[in-house]
Amino acid sequence: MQRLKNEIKEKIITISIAEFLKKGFMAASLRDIARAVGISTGNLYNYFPGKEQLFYAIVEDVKREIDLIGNYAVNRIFWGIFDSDEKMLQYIELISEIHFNLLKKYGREFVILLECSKGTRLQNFKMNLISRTEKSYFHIIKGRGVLGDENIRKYQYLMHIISANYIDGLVKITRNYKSYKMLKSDLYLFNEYHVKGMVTFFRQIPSPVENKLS
Amino acid sequence: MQRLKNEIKEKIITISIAEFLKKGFMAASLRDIARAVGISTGNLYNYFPGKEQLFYAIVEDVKREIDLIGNYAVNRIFWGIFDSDEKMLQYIELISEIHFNLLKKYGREFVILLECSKGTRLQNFKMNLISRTEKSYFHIIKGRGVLGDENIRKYQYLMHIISANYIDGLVKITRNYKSYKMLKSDLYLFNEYHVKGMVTFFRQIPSPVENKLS
Amino acid sequence: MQRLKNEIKEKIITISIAEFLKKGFMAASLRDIARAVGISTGNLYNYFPGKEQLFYAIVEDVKREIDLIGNYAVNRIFWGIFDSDEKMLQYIELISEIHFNLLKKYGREFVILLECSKGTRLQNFKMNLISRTEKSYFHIIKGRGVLGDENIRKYQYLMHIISANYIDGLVKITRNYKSYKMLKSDLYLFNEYHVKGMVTFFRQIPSPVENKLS
Amino acid sequence: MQRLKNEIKEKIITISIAEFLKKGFMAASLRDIARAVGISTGNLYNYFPGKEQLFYAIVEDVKREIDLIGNYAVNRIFWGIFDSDEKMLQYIELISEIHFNLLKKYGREFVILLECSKGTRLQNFKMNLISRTEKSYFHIIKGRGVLGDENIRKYQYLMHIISANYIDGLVKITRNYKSYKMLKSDLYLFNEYHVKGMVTFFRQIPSPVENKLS
DNA sequence: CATGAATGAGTCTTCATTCAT
DNA sequence: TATGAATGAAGACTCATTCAT
Repeated sequence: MQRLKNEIKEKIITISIAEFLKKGFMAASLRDIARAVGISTGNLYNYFPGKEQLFYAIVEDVKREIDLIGNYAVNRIFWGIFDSDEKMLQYIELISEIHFNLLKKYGREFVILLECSKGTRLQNFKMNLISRTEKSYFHIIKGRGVLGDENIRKYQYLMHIISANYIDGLVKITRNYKSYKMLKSDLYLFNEYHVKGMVTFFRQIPSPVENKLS
Repeated sequence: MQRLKNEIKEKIITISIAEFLKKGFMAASLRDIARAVGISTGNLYNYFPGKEQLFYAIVEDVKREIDLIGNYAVNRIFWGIFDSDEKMLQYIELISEIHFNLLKKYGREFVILLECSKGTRLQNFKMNLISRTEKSYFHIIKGRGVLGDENIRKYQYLMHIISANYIDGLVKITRNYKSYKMLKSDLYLFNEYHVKGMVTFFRQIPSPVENKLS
Repeated sequence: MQRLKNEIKEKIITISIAEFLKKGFMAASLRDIARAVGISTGNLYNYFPGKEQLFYAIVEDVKREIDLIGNYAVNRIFWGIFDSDEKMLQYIELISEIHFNLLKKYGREFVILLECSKGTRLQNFKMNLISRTEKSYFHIIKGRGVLGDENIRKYQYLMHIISANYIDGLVKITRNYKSYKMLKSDLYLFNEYHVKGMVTFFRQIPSPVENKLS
Repeated sequence: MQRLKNEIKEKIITISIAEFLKKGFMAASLRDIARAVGISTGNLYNYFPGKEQLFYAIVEDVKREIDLIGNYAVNRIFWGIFDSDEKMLQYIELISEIHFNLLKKYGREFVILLECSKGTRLQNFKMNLISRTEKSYFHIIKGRGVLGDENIRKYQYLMHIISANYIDGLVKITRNYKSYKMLKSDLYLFNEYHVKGMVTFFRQIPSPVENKLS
């Protein structure tokens, strides 16, 4: 009995993942999911007390992991990306590895949590994640002391957009990858693009040599 | 009971824009819109023949403009961004100006068209726009002849992600700006980030002529 | 002003006739009619106080004429159709002529009244017309005294069905005719079929005097 | 609250039959049906996936049977109706029997299929049935070779009307019968009327040479 | 006369959830 | 556990009719 139950529970999860990915939380229908699983609508409620809880069940693991990464030791290296190209490359390598491990395991759940959660208590998760990322980035840049006070808002907002871009890129790569090798390679390249981009961009920020913004 | 037709028509548009922005096309409900406008659901159909047509009415102008920009003279300069920093800065300036003019006028409509059109005939518009952008970008980079054949897919895909990032950035900036000044400044900075990022990144791609980061 | 009014009134009638014929009373929509006429829905109510009254306006003339024919002198000849072939042919000729004149003038209205009136106060008109026809037919046949008492219901009901057939035939011919010549010819043939059919059929009913088929 | 599924399903069918008969497919309302059954509108969709499918469920059996009869052995005898009175009577008997068996079982469904299907995929079924019947009739009559070429259209159209009359007669008898005995007797008489009518009518078509059925 | 905005009830249909069995 | 019948509210949309202008 217990064996059977888990089998079904996992099938529900699997099929729900597909449905949420395809249609998003609101447009996905429990009826269709139950039908695809091969059980009755009523029975679905023996496994999950409701639509939203089913969503959380799918998404809670990846959410936990992401929250963990937030506090991660990565930061140690991160703070050094401006110091030398070696540190920068080291960071790119490290962050790519971390993302690879996360997304290899929780790719679809990650996408669902970030892109298909409208209508859910977690619909702000992406926003929060972006904020956290943005803060890290901005912190280090501000720390370099090259930003004039009057431009702080401007650059902070830029970091916000770039952080959002960064997250969106991860999502996009995750949605489309065909093999782990491809996933790894694409993640690396993408991280390379953004980290190098940031470093070069903020190295040349107003400094002894005067630059002007239009 | 009888107010001026235009007054109400505009109120419908205004409120629909807010609803579509908040909930997306599918989840937005004509009932709620009508209630918010203060008219009966039936009456709404005296102004727009259906939900989808209401959507198009909101979005058609910005769509037309975007399609126009696609064929724009910008391209002339665009092709030179790798040639000199002057050309690059010129391009940044130009593209920022164009986006500013478009989004100052059609900001919310732009966001709706790109982000809230699922369920609509135009749901692929964003994808197509990204593809167009991606193709432009990739064309010029490939033209530089520095990409080894074995890496073409990788870089093409990177350009795809970056193009998506680029579009998403525009959307995000448009969603949040508080004043035209802020909009202009944010657009410029964002364009600067991405164009410079691309140029530096692809300058240093392993190639006969050795390039350096920064 | 008065001139204008009639022009529109007639256009409403003409287009309503087409709509009622195509869709029937219930499914026809005043909105569509008004649109086709080129006036506003509201204005339609200046000409006719409602959907049903519009229907009556179309149909009242033909209804009156039909009610008149019911009491017509035809009956004199009709009663003789069993007496001689001359009388029978005379009747066929006469009745065809009468129908021709009626339907030439009121063909579409006739069809609407009989076939497209469901939902209307006149929805029973066809039934009543059939009943009247049936009674005439049955009267003369019963008058011949050849029906055994025990079969009366049976033959009365047959006359009912045949009367319905007869009416339906008129409707069908009217719906489809392409020219007056064709209308006349088809009506004659159809009357010939039914009158001859009835005469032969009831001549041979088992009776004191033995009758033969043909 | 939970009654047996079949009990309700049959109640739905029964009441739908009554509604379709009374109002036709389009004007019949699922709300009214559900209310009459004593269930919620939503629940109706647990039994039938839609209005049209409910219609088909009612009508599919009789449709199948009718299509079968079309290819039936009756035709053998049919072709002989002009040869001798015995063959003619035999045919009347046979065809009455067949109709009796069909309509005893599927009377109301037959009427619905033929008369209440406007708005349905099967709305042309009656027309097609008439065409088939008409073709059979006309074939045999033309085969007798007594029709002058110039009259072919006229007689063909007459056969069309008579076929329609024939079908309509069946419908009418079916709508009204009170007992199987009455149904049988009325069908026989009606068939007798039409077959004899046709035979006499086309025997006496003016023709120089006496013709035989090929 | 004419307009067309406005209404309210009605159309079919879908859905998450509950509950008797 | 499992079923699937049942519900009620919501979805988009239509329509005859009224009425201020």
